[in-house]
Amino acid sequence: MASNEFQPLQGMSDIHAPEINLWRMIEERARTLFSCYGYEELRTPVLEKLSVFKRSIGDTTDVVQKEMYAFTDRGGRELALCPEGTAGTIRHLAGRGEEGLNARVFYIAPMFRCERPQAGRKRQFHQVGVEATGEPNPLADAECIALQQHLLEAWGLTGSKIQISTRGTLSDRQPVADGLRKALQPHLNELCEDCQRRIDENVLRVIDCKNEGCAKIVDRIPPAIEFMAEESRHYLDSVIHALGKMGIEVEVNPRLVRGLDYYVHTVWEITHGALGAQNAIAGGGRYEIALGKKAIPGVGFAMGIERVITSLEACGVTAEQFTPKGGVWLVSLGEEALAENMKLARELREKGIRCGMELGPKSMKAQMRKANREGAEKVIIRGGDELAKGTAIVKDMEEGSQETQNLADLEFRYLKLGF
RNA sequence: GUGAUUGUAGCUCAGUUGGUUAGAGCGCCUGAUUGUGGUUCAGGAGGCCGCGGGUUCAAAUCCCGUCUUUCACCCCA
Repeated sequence: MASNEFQPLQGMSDIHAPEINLWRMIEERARTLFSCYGYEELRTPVLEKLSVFKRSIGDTTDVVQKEMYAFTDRGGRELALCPEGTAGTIRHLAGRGEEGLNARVFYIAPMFRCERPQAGRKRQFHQVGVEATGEPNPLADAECIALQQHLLEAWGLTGSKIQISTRGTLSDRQPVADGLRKALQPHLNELCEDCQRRIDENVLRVIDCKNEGCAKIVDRIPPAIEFMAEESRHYLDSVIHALGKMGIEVEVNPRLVRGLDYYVHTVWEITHGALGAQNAIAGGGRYEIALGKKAIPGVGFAMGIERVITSLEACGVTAEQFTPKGGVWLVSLGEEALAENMKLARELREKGIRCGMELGPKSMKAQMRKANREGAEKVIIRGGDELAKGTAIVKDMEEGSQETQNLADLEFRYLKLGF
């Protein structure tokens, strides 16, 4: 730690024990649940053509313009490390023709964004996400949110909040932008510096500005949804209605803005109070991604694993709870016992019993200490006497009691141990 | 990219106005009669004081640079 010779790059970290056990729990439960909802796993390369992200996330978004690890490779190709999962997933599905237009896939993968690190923001971070393609249907959106909510439950996460809104259709965009600009115009010089710039570049960003002054003005003007077509508003209502049927509560937040270009209709965000300024553990929405002549419609979400972990820890869910422990520890006295225990260890492990032993000549005291540290439930001790008699001492570490047993007895080895 | 902030044993941290061999707690190792853990006691190992340069008789301590940590802006998961 002292020297940064051994440190990973800025904003990146090695994930190791004990935290890794929490990661494994998160991934395992996600895979199980996704399977219940009929999703198949998809693993796309972390490196893609730059154009894959430009065309789907949007050429002018911050993610593409200033956050990507983009570079030219030796062959002069423009490439980028994936900053999110949807673009690559849709690139893959588009290549599958008809099949890709009605698919359900999930991914658990590292993402890369070259930003200044901060609470809940790493340069390499990890997302678990899903994408379901198919004709726009509010029920698909509702099911997607339900799945996400289900997943949080499976992880043991409480205290999160779902906020939902709509971006309307592609044809709603111009009227919304015009409407908002017009409504904001009279207050132009009351807005913060950033918003004065944003009003032309990206009006929607004014809507979710954190500046108090801006927020007050935004509260006074009509919400973006007012400028949308009737059917767009109806779409959102249908989603909320379907969620209500499933007993899922969401908060409609007209000020919720999702930045990526591909979103249409329903957008949502899940936040958690344990997080810092970056308080969203997940985001999702319906999208339409144009690839060539085709536009692929779909709905999906992405959750930041690091942020989920921060939230879980606040809920009292810790890595320690998922750290493997228990099992058997073999204590060997003498070289011959060591060799015999290697054989026994193999047999136990074949039965799926967690089993460990010291491989070097250590004192019995040291071996017992280690057994205790490793959290072994039973210790099997063998030395010269036991080898000669074909027995072993089996000690229960919790009770402290021990007895000599006949090793030749298979029942003793695999059943009486109680594992 | 902007503005703050951090860096001393495996971990958490002390280290006075620059001044001999840089400390503590936890952890680790070894013992406390021959082959028995958790408690206790005794002993021990372990430090490019982030890195590079400068000031000084003397730098962990002051100055500059650099990397890194943490946090906020921005953006997003």
